[in-house]
Amino acid sequence: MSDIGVTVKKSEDFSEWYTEVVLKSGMAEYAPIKGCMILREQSYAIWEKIQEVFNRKIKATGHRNVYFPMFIPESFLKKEAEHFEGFVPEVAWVTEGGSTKLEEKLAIRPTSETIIYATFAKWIRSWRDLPIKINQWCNIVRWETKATKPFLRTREFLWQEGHTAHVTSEEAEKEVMDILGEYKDVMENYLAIPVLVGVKTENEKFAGALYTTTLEAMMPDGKALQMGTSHNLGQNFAKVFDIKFIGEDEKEHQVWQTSWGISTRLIGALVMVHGDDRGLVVPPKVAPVQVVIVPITYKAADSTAILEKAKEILEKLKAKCIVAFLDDRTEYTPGWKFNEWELKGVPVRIEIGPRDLKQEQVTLARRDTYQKTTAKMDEAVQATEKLLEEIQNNLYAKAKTALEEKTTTVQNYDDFQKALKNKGGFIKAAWCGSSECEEKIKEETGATIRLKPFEKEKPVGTCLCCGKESVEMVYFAKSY
RNA sequence: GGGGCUGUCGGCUAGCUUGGUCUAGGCUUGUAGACUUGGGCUCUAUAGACCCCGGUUCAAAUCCGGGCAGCCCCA
Repeated sequence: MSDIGVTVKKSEDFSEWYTEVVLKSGMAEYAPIKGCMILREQSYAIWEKIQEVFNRKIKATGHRNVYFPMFIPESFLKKEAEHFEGFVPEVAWVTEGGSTKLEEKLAIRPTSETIIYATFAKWIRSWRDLPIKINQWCNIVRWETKATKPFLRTREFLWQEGHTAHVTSEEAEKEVMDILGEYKDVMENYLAIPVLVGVKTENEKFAGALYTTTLEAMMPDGKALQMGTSHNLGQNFAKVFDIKFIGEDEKEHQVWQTSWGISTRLIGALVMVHGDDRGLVVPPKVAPVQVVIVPITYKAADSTAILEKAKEILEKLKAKCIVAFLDDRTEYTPGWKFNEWELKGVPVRIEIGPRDLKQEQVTLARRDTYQKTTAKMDEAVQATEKLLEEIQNNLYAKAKTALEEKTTTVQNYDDFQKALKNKGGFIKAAWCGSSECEEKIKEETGATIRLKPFEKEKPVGTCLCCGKESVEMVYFAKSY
């Protein structure tokens, strides 16, 4: 075993495993700037898949894509006080252009609410201009000072940010929930990552929002990962940016707004959740290559016939819109190729060798279980389609089980600390609703309230921390 | 926010404690060729490195300081 592949087990050294998989599978490369990374072909292709899926969804519901500048004047950022306080610690500033010092320094967008809403104020005059529903795919910068990790925490990352303005509060509320539903679909049905959905606490909400809804996933090391957020901004920004319109009632009103985003962080989650000791495992629906065909040719055997068959199957797969790749490189042995494609996480491998040719069959190997089966040559495409679907479902099912196994319900602080220490994961407990208790638990254990679930349960017992009457069950976890 | 560890060919590493035969060794990879091909074959030839800046010294990969970058732990 050389060092080409992953050298540690996922279960033994998770952190090292993650780094190796991300680098060796061709997903990412460290950039020469601290906390910055290069998204390589493998990961960018997955990002494009996510874009494709999400674009289709939001366009179907009347959203349109735009692009705003990456520079935000300081005065804009300062307008909404809570927003500014929340973001200023990690804003990167441009203070010079060429050799001239700028009169007003420019923030490199940590998020675009302010510059977009300053523009909304110009666009919106009457209720007939509403709703406005726009989205942009862009990079953003948040100047992390330490603890960076590829995909999960980098100073620059890619995301989409949606911004909407509505006539009524109800409409904005609906938008927040609709988007949350679309996010859930992307995560569960495409990335095969189950998520919990709910509302953030006051402490954890987006700076400047009325409330923040969130989707949270569980990683194999017991830490939660925020996968996406959808905010109801209420009229907070409308007030400071003076976004008003004449309503049907001929009176002046302020708009109700939402904003929402998912980022390349999702790719990190995908690596962590599905990867194994051999490397990446990419769910078929977002796999840049879904099927790789490895011909096994011997000098003695009829390699021409084998290659012809391989090409024939390749064409048939393509006709069915399956992304397939024929690895006919002669400089590597089949065994070498098997390992390489497994490292890269391709869901299905089709092998065609002399034995298969003789029996008019192909050998199918699935990435998630390593199981090998054979299929008759003329049923190969059908069998592949079925296998891709099975893998997609199996990955989700496995992740779902893992999530459930990593969720504990506790009734007192002692059990809480034990559970957190022994296995991590989500810990469901009763909470009184006070920020003081939330803060105290965070300081003492490092765990935060990840969400207040939409699916309300009767609180069991009193508040975990203060012992006073509890108002609801919430999910705690350590998080990335 | 606090603490700790690390940096040598593309990758993994030896050398560092005790400065000097280091003209920096090995494995892997790259390139060319031969041979092989159903799970990372084998052989031959060839290419390739002391993170950066400064200091100590006759002499620095090795010691010291700073910077840059990566990693881990704690809150």
